[in-house]
Order: sequence, then structure tokens, then C-alpha cells
Amino acid sequence: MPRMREKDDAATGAGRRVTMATVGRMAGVSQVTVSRALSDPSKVSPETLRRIREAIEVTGFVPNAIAGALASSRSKLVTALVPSLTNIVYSSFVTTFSDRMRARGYQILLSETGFDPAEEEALISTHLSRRPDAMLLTGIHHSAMARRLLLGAGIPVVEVWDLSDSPIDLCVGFNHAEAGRAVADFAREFGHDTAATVTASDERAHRRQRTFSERFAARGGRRVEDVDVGGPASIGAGRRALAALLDRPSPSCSVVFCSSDLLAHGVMIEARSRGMDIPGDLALIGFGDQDFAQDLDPALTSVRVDRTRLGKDAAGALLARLEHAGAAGPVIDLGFEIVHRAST
Amino acid sequence: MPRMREKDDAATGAGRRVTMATVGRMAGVSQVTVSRALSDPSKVSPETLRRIREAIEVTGFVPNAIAGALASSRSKLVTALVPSLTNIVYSSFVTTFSDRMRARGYQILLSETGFDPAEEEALISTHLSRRPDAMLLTGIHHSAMARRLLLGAGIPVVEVWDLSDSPIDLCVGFNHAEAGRAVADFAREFGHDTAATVTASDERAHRRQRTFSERFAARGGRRVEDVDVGGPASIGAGRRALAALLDRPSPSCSVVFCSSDLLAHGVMIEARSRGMDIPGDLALIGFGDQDFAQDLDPALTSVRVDRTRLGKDAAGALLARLEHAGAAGPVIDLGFEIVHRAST
DNA sequence: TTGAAAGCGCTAACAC
DNA sequence: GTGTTAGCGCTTTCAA
Repeated sequence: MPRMREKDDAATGAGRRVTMATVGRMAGVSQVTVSRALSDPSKVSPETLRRIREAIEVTGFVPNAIAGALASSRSKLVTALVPSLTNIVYSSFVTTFSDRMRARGYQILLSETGFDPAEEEALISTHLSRRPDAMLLTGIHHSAMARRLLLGAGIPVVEVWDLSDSPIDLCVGFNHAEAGRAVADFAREFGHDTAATVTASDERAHRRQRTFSERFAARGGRRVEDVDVGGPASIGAGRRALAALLDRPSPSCSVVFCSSDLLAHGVMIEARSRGMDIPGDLALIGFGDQDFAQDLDPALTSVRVDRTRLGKDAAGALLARLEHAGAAGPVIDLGFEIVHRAST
Repeated sequence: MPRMREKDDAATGAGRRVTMATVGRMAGVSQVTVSRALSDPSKVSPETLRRIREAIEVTGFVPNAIAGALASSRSKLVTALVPSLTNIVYSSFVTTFSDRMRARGYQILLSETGFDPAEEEALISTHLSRRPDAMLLTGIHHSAMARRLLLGAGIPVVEVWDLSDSPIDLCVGFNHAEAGRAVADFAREFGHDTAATVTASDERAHRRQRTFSERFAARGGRRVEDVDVGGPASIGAGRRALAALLDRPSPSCSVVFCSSDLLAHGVMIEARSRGMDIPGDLALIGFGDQDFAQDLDPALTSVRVDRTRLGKDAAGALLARLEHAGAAGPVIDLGFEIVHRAST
């Protein structure tokens, strides 16, 4: 028995749903021919093509990618999981990544994990239910179940923002532990004896902070004070962090290493509002080298990571897998660079 | 003749794809029962449910939402088009919107239009091919083709960030023209005679700038200088804008209205680096009331728009349409509020 | 160059 | 409570 259409077409304003069959009927060809005209016009005679295109124009036909994906088991969908969209550090590379993928016909299904592995696991599962052709994850720490799901899906996966010895599949990022150490060396070279760190709630940021502190001590630094802002980075959090530092019993630090430029910016504002000179009274190092770092006064010393390349390489690695099956090595180290400016 | 599987299962590491039929076979029930167990467990006996769940666990089965969507013509997908993700003003409300929709089982397919109507039209078409259950657009200006496509799709649509007399369907935002006027009145009340505007490339920002300038003059202001930064808002752009203003032949303005807090922040940095006092030498008004506005020194006067409510209301309006068919009025005016702080 | 037939993996309707 | 049947709108394969 035929199934009933629930939709009251007149009421919704949508005519009967237009399918390839409808278009074909109008153009005097079968549904398959319409499919061909869309996927490979060279397989269809010019005249037929013309009539089909006309019918598409008239009807406003939009192909049903859902049906296409089901039939072909290629969804042209790539899903991405990032910790936070409001953090420009992540959103900027998502933009690059998306642009690259979109240029090749892929759409991006994006979700935020909020830095929560459990949330990530749940999202991986829902995302996989859309049968994406590939997937991007931020970071290299995922629950066992998450790994299992990903492996079972049998699709290319790229993990970004970090480096791993045992990537799920592909990996594009840099070594956070190394970055922390490099900043410690940098600070020691400038003769700083006492340091402070200001760190947001982000596992990778904490890893940088730890290696910074260890190395700073190992290289003869006298002491390091750590402040955990206990939340996302922001200017306000940076201000409060410096205030907390200066209010400690025996405050003393000549350089502050912040886990992001935003925090460093807050520290800078607080310092100047207290009449401190930067870098005279306090040297400042950020992380991420966001565009505003060079526009601050004084310009902010920071650690540059090429986020644009990160997005491009992640897309490139995935596309290589998607298109030429084989493809390049699984792990790309982007490196980092300390950009020395007036704040140190 | 049965179709061949191209995939070499052993090589990809993915076993034969698990379907509801596979799970059913393992649990000793038919495929439909598995479907029921997932969509409405109360329709299945406890014992059967247990066996099905076990089979799902063992196989790592992830339901195919694509097939589900095709069969039910409900995709549980909502697509959203925003001008830019790296602009926190947009990304922050996307976050709220997504969270709300996700709580009800909808996933969000997100794309950036880059403020380009042609790009938007192309994206609307590809997005519609995924057969979303609803769609969110930023702004109220769309190409004729875009409107036609949207209307033809017969799905709920919400336009945000602006108000319209003739919304496609739903609309949540505020009156930009009014906001510009309100700021002009505010500036005049403080006795400012000469003003400047600094505006990023955003149609809505320009609309605010125009009404500001008109009203400022209408209320007896002597003169307004306009700077168009010709690109996205940034601290650097703000600095350069003030520099350009001050370098003009007869520079004179006692208050600057910026199209975003970010620009205002840049203006503030440039002013202070030139030794100017804020608000003594120059009063400053931003737009958007981003979280850092209150953390600047001096704290920044700005125009607050409740972006969280914007996201919530957009989701709420859509969900109402999606779930109870009828639902509330089509246009929600969120209003705005000038937050007076130390920079004026 | 075109068409017919057979699915893709699920949901909806109906029967038992 | 469970199974059967018939699609959803495409792509793939094969035949003409």
C-alpha cells in the first residue's frame, strides 16, 4: 500500500518534492540520465543536457545528497571536532581547513567538545552516524572507545595541534613539550631568574607550562610561580592572574609566560594599570602569536605556530588519503618559532 | 546480480559494515526490532532489548543516520551560515545556538559566507542538498535565488542579527539603524561636537555608522569624520584608523564610535601610545560589549547586544516550529543597551 | 548515449 | 511484542 504524504504541500508552500525523476520526466529522459548529467555531463548528449538543465532551472531542483550518499557510500562530508569555536586559535584554523575541503567538494560538520573527552566520545559517535568520508580531531588524547569507533569506521582521521607516536591515522601539529622548553631557554638567556606562568584550562597549555618550569629550574632559574586561571583564556583572566601573583606574600618574578596571547594581553593591561613598565619591571611572553600580538604596546613576544599551514596540511593530508588512497607520511611536525618583540 | 564490494575489509581494518540487520541476527531478532530498540526501547521486551544492546556493544554498531534520514525524511540536521567564524561576535552565538540544538538531538552543519551574498547563495544550495530540517542565516539580505531556494525547501528558516519587515520565515535580531542613532544621542548628551567613526567591512556596521552620522548632525553635532577600515575588524586596523584620523589635515574629534570593540581597542592602544588621555582627549565607544570591554583600562563604553539570548532565541524559535508546528510570532527584537563605562 | 534493475540501510505502515 | 513489506532518491551495474 502506498505510503501517505503527511505534508500538506499547499500549506508549506513547497510543491511536491522535486526529484531527478521529476526533472527527467520534464526533459523527456529517465532519472539515471539526470544523474549522469549532474555527475559527468560529458556522458550526456548536448541536447539532452540542455533540456535537463532547463528542467532543473524551472523546477529549482536541488539534488538529494542524502540519497546520493546512501547509494554511493561516499557522503562528501567531513566532520571536525574542536575544543572551542570562540577561541580564535581554533576557529582560525577551522576556517582554513574548511575552505580547503570545500574547494574539493566536501562539507564540514563541526562540533565543540569543550575540552571534555567524554563529550568528545559522544560526539564522535553521532558524527560517525552521518557516515563522514573523513574526520578531524583536535589533540591526541581520546577515550579507548573513541579510538575503537574511529578505527571501526575505516575512514581517514587526522589529529591536529599535537604530535603523537601512535596516531590513529594522520597527525599534524607541533611538540608542546619542546615549545615550553624553548621558552624557558629563551627566558634564561635574557637573564631572568624568577618566572611566573599563567595558564588556561587546556591540557596542552599545561604541558607547555610544566616543561617550561622544569627547564627553567634545570637551567638555573631560581623559582617559578604558577597560576592556573581555571577556565578559558581571556583578558580578564590575565588581569586577575597578575593581580593574584602580585598579591602573593613574597611576589617576585621578572618574566611571565602565558599560555596564550590573550592572557598575556590581560597581564599587560593589569601591569600598566599598576604603573609597571614592560619589559622593564616585567617581561612578558605569550603563546600563539595572534595577529594582535604585534599591535600591542609594547608589542608582545610570542610563540608562533603556523595555524594557516596547520589547516592546510590537515586538509591536504586528508585529501591525499581520500583521493589517491596511498599518500604521504602520517605525522607532520609544523614546528614553532619564538617571535621576539618589545615585551621582553 | 549482487554488487561487488570494493573495499578490502582486511586492509582498511574495518570489518564488514555493521548494520541493524547484523545486530538483529546476533540478537536473534529482525532488523526492525533493532530499529525500535533504538528509537523507542519501551516497544521492545526487556530481554530482547538486553540482547540487542549486547550485540550493539560487541559489534560497535553505529546507526546510519543517512539511511534513517532518507527513510524518514527527517535528517536531524540544521545548517547555519555565518559571515565569519573567527569573529567572536558570530562564533559566540553559534556556540549557544549549537548547544541548544544539540540538546534536542540536532547536529549543525556550519559554513562561512565571508560576507559575500554570492557565496551565500552557493552555500544555501549545497546545504539544502543535505536536506536539513531547518536553517539559520545571518542577516536579512539574500539573493532572489537564495530566497526562492529557501522557500522551495519548505523548512523553517531563521534570520539572525537583524530585523526585517519581510522575513523569509523567522527573524531574531535588533535594529541596527536605531542603535546608531542611540549612540549619536548618547555622544551629543555628553556634549561632543565633533565625532569620528571607524567601521569594518560589514553591511550592518555601515548601517549603524550612517545613522550615527546623520543623527549626530541632526542633533547639532558640528562634524563627523568617517574611516572605513576596508576589512575585518582587528586591533591593528583600529590603530591604523586612529593614526589615519590624526594625520588628516585638520584633525578634530572628541569622540570615536567604532563598529566593534576590537576596533575600539585598537584605537585605545594607538591613542595611549601617543600619550593621549581617554576619555580626556578622546572619548571612545565600541560595539558588541565583548567580555574584554570591561577589562580594558579605561573600561570601554559599548553597545551591548545579548548574543547568548540571540542564540537561544534563534534555536527556540526553530525548535518551536520543528516540534509544535505552529509556534510564536516570527520576529523577535532583542534590543540593545549602551553600557556606559570609563572610556566616555 | 540511454535505460532497466538492483540495491544502499533505514523508517513507516500494517499484520499477526 | 515482533515480523513483513514497501519505499526514501539516489548510484551502480549491465544491457541495449
